[in-house]
Amino acid sequence: MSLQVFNTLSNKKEEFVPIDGKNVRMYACGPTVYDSSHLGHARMAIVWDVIQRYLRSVGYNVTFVRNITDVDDKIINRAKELGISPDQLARQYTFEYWRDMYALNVMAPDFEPKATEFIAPMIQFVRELIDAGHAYEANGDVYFDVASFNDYGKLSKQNLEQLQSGAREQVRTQEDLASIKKNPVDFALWKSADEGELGWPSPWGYGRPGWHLECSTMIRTVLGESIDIHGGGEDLVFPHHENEIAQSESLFKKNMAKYWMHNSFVQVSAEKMSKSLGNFKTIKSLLENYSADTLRLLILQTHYRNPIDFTADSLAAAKTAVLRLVRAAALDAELEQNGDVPAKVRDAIAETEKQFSDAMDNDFNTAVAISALFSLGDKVFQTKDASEQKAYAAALVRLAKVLGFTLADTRKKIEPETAKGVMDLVLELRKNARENKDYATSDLIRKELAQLGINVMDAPGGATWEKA
RNA sequence: GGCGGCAUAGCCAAGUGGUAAGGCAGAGCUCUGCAAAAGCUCCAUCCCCCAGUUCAAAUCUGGGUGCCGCCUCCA
Repeated sequence: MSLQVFNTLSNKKEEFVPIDGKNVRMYACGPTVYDSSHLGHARMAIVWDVIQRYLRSVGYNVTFVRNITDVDDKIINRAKELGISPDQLARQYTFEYWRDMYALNVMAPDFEPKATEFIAPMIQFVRELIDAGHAYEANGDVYFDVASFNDYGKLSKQNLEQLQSGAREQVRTQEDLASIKKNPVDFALWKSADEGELGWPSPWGYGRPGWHLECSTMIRTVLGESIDIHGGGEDLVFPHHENEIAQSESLFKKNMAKYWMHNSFVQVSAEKMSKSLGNFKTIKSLLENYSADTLRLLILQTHYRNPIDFTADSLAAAKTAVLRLVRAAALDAELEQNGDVPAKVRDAIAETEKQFSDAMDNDFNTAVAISALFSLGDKVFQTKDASEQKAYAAALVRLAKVLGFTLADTRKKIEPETAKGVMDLVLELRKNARENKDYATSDLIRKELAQLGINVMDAPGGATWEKA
């Protein structure tokens, strides 16, 4: 079965055929770095991580670009609140984002452009749009002339009339803009800024680039005028991606992306998890109690285009489930392979691998792919023969890796608090031995502990210990 | 108002024309000094409701009901 992907543009699954043979160019809209990332951002990152991992695993040469938006009103406002500069704030949250991504075992993108590094190409892009008659300057701002682009609305399935009637309602709150723009749906390519505010000089005066512009510009610069996959969260369909299409396609006269893919949201109590609603769990806080694998399983057990309703129960369920996979996978490292793997085992593995790839080929059906992982886990424990167990466990690890699971065995890693409890217990047992005049045992305990690098010191008030 | 999506067991969640994957929770048994792990077995006559198409529908069509997202920053 060939790979099928759901294309937002056509609203149906299509066979995946890259523009350039085995080379796949993909771009995902990354974060605006003005605050900590939450589970919703983790979902987006993990979904795209899995997509690119799978494409690589089936032999594509993937170039994956994920940008960082570090110029934005939200950044500026937040920085003002905190009394620091916007670029300082952006850098701080960029670092935090990287830390979160690393902790989640999300692969680094091949390129990670930042908006601030693309000011000059963005200005150039705007200039070209003006020259081509698709944009106009007004009071130091530059707007995209939506009416000049016939395909406007093709991604979000809206037509211009509908948007205009909708836009008129909102325009009441921004009447100053209504007088400047030719059309209420026209969007800013360049926004003038006051001196002292974050901004750059441009042919139209001091100002900042519009949000949509950076992605069009980065894609053009880094990947080219037409790419294979462009994606992001479903809320980006309109207006963000629609506007990117308008910018890029009106200028280049070719499809910006062949496949548009959008992931659904994480909800809390059937409501969207978002920064504006304040009902979010940060990645950082979740990772304090749950492993990266647990969060990944929670996310990938739901198909990427369906919403996930986040609950404490589902998180706990994922944690238990991961533990089972970890136990099975651990046997890969623990066991030895003796001789050839029997044909029936090889066949069983091949069959499961086929189930896995069939599921992934079906628009990245990770939920079904994961069931293949559990099926391998079952086989590991159902088999008595160590060599066969090893073969199944190795297959499990291999497939799990395609989905980005580490299956890291942390079962023996104990926290300092727990270690302290264990030492208390050991010293209690030693104390009992001493009280029974069983000095052989008490001396043995002290000697063994010393070899482990722990010194036990008897004192009138009882024994204490410290790391040597 | 416009556009789009969702409704499957106690919970999470696949399936989208051929007779209900998987995970969690639960029950029984095996193993076992106890416990945990592991194994075996069981756990939706039925997929929001109604009507229709079909030999056959959770899956298609029409009509309801409920919920959600986008149209304004948002992954």
